[in-house]
Amino acid sequence: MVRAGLTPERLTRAGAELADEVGFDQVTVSALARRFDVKVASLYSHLKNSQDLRTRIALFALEELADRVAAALAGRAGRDALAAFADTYRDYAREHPGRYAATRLRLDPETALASAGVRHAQMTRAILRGYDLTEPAQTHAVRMLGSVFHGYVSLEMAGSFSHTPVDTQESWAWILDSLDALLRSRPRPDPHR
Amino acid sequence: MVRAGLTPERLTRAGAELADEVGFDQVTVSALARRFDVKVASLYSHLKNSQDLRTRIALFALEELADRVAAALAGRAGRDALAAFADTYRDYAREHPGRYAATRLRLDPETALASAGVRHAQMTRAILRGYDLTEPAQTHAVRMLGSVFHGYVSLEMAGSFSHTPVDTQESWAWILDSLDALLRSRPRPDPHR
DNA sequence: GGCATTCACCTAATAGCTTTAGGCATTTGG
DNA sequence: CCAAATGCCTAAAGCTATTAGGTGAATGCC
Repeated sequence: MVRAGLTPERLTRAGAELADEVGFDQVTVSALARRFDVKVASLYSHLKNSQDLRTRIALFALEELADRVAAALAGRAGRDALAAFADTYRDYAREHPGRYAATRLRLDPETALASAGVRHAQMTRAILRGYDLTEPAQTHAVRMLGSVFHGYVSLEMAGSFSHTPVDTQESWAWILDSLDALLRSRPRPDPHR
Repeated sequence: MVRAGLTPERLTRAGAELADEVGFDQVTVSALARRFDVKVASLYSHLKNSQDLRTRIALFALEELADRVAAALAGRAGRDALAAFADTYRDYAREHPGRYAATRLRLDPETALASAGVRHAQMTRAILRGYDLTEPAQTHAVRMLGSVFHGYVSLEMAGSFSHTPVDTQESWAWILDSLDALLRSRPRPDPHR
């Protein structure tokens, strides 16, 4: 009996690839077993269960994306940093749709705290360092940036923009310009609401 | 044999309620049958299959949300309209998380064209009428607004904002103010990229 | 009113995914 | 070199999806 050499790590990686090929929600323990040419039950020595697999893929993708963002951000500030951050996100989603979808998996609080999600938040804040915002505006801005980037990528992936002939690359650039202008405009006062 | 009185409409509505209770991806033909105290196979006279059920729920939710947005938008313009639109979206997601998730279901192009998604796009454009943008900026702005609103709602629902003590209502208002200011700032030139 | 048809729901059966229990063979380490 | 640990397997139960074919109730036509 030739051993397949299964490990949680290899399974996670293969799961990520599978996610990119068939979609994150089609990632199944069975499909993964097939891919290793191994019986389904064998995977349960390495994975707690199906949810565990999905969580591992999510954590893996969060790490990978955080690494890319960190690399892209190195040595940049201001609009440059903003664009680098945003483009990295978008490119990752296009290149690895399944993994990107995985990063949206809802993690339980402790897992989330131990995940690279924390780095993502830190890096988003780091971008704003170039814009001179004070709390709580900085937090508002972090949330806005996260919303725009995630929202755009997610709508673009879902094909929501394909009904209008305007180039999505152009819209992306326009949006980045807008955000940059907005953030540069001033340390804005609190809303009057 | 007492008939349960199943119809596609009742099933869809019950499916939407089920989605709000257990999450859209937990909506299953079996669970729905249980809810009507009927055997699973019976539903297949009214639904093509599981995907059909999900699609119907998505279309239902899109209609419902579009109706609410239309009502909220009536007689408003400018920042008022912007806030009405955004708040309706956000409130709907909070009130009906499962249905909101359903609106994100990827529809095939023809179904999408026949759906209330079209009204959503039209209404987003209508908001911008108060801001004097010309094409292609208007399309860029439509995409940005869609991204921010969807992104914010989706991140907020996922709990991504709950790690920071800043009130999400405050961030929401700040973001609306920012978008309003941005759109009012001018018919912006095309990006230089 | 009686009969045929349609309709609404049912039973039965197949197939796939998930998960647990228990078994045998291979590897490892004292 | 033998014992324990490890890696993968078979078996089995439970749930979901889906199809085929049956039965009784409601409907419509003469």
